Amino acid sequence: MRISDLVARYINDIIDEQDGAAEIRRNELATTLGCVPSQINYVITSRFTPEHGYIVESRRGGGGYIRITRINTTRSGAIMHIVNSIGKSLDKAAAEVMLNNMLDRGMIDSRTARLMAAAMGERAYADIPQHYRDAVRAAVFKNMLLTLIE
Amino acid sequence: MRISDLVARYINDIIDEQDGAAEIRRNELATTLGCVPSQINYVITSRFTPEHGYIVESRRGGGGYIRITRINTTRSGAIMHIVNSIGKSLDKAAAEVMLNNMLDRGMIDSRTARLMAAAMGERAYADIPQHYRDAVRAAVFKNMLLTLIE
DNA sequence: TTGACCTTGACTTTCTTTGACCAATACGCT
DNA sequence: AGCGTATTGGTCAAAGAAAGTCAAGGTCAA
Repeated sequence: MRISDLVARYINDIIDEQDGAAEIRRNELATTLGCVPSQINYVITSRFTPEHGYIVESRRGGGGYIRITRINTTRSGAIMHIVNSIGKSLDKAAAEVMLNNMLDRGMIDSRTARLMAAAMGERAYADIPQHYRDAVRAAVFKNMLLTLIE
Repeated sequence: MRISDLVARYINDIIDEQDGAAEIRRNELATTLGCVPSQINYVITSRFTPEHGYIVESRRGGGGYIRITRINTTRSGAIMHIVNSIGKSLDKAAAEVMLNNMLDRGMIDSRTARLMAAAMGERAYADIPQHYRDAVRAAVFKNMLLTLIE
């Protein structure tokens, strides 16, 4: 495994955990991952460019940092908003309204919409008691939505 | 026996073993088979072309590789096969094995795999009684798989 | 014997790793 | 405030590690 991939993955993990932005300290990270500090710069310039959808800010000196932000904010934010709007329960019709909405807003493509709709379909929940269905549906839907935040 | 045939057979064996894709390192393979590295390129360009049903990706530099993937012409058939192999119940681990398998075989992309895996996650089923979980999971999984048949 | 296919190696291109040196910032001391 | 120093991150070029290309020559069956 390449060191650069390790670094990239590490940074990505932090970004995922922290809602779209990672703030690292170059030397510390280099030490943690056992590489030379400039390796961090290499990874950033080769994989966290604006073309790849990131903005990078940094600061030198004491308390310096490198902050990498994913510029998916509109989409991610919108998805998070939807996730948060879903309570403990979700019926099939409501899920479909949301999916259509997302499709209209270009947040997902039609294949993804179809896939997710399939996971919401009545047939999938036919074998469990009524009162569980909408709760599971809500949980499945949220889980899926969260993977769309990339 | 020609060297090129050896190389081709070697690669094919790996593809067979690994469900449709082989990732090799050119120099290493050349050494193993006792040929010159560019021989590998020759074999790939003459026998693992798109016309022959393969996709080849590669990367130079440290940690480089060549990945050869057999195009699955009977994707729908393969999916149906999987659908039929799923019974009334499916646990998370089994679902993930299947998804990884499909990913390896190029039947789905990683985004789709992630999305489907999310719908299989334990968290989604935490609020319903144990004995229902794997049944719903199986049903959801099948429903989703069916949308992949186009 | 000739044309298609195979083999080889020199040279090129791309990506990664490392280290020496540079630049900015904070902090403490006068 | 001004200065010196410690603490960070930034740059760049060289070396290393793969894979790609190409052309020259070899082999073999029709």
